[in-house]
Amino acid sequence: MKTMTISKIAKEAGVGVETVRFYERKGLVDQPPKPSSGGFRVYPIETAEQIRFIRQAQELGFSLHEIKELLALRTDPTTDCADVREQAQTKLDEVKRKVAQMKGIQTALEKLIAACPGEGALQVCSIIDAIETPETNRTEQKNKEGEKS
Amino acid sequence: MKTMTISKIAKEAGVGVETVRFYERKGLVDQPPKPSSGGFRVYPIETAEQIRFIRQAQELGFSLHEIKELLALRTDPTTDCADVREQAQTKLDEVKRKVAQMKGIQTALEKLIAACPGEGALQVCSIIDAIETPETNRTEQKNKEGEKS
DNA sequence: CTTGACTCCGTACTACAGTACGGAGTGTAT
DNA sequence: ATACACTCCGTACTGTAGTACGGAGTCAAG
Repeated sequence: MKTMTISKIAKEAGVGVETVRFYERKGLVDQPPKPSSGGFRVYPIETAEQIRFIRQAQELGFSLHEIKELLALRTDPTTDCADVREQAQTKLDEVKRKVAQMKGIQTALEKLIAACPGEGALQVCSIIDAIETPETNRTEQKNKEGEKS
Repeated sequence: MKTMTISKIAKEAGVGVETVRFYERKGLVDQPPKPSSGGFRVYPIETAEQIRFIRQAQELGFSLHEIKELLALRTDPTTDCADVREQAQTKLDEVKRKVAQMKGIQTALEKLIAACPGEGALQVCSIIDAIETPETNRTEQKNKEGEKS
């Protein structure tokens, strides 16, 4: 394995060089120091792993900010376990909430598809209507309005 | 029912006036013409319905662009139900995949918390490993590099 | 008939997540 | 030893989804 330059890492991780730099700027990945001997920065392979993790987590609906926190849990052997544990618990709650939400969406979509005849004119297609009049997922409704008609 | 002005519509739909205008600019809702007699635009109540549809669809994970397409399908009498169904199915697949991965993270966090004795230093948190190694999603790997080691 | 609330419209700004650019420095293959 | 590819770094630009602002016009109540 050759000296891992930023472009090698980027390729390994399936992102562009600029994206790697962007994550560095955002503090999501460490920027290795420039060799005192001069020349280009040398990256540990783990950086590529880490970037893949970031992309995965993003797809799961985590923001870069949240991912940073997630990564902090890992990069924190110095802190007392209790702290890490607490953060992990917070994240866990968050994740559970997200899973629940996702499942709600999944169910909603499944219902829509099941109710759809599969072909025919849109008049009878229930998907649109179902989204329009969703009795099924009246989960949150921020109606703080006072009927000021 | 009073003359529906933009703020009434916005309130009806649970969004801000600026958001209604934004959707108008984006072509997601029609802007009614200014009355020839002068004065303010009068909105049909359906506009509020439509905006609620937009927000619902957003919660289902559709982007405004996708929603615009959905809306176009709806107003196109030649649309076959299957078209709509297909889009929903695509989203469903996406959501299902995400739920599965999310659960991976959930498990990882649960393990981490369980493994944490409550205090003391923490060696390893394999949150990264939790989604880093899933055989399930080695889907795209744009390795067109020719082993340029 | 004046005041205050609301409309209209354009422009500008925000946050997020990148992507692109350009010039100077550096590494390496031929 | 020179060309070419790549790095480094800052700045600027992109797209998405809004949110805010400010001035001019309009409406409705007192």
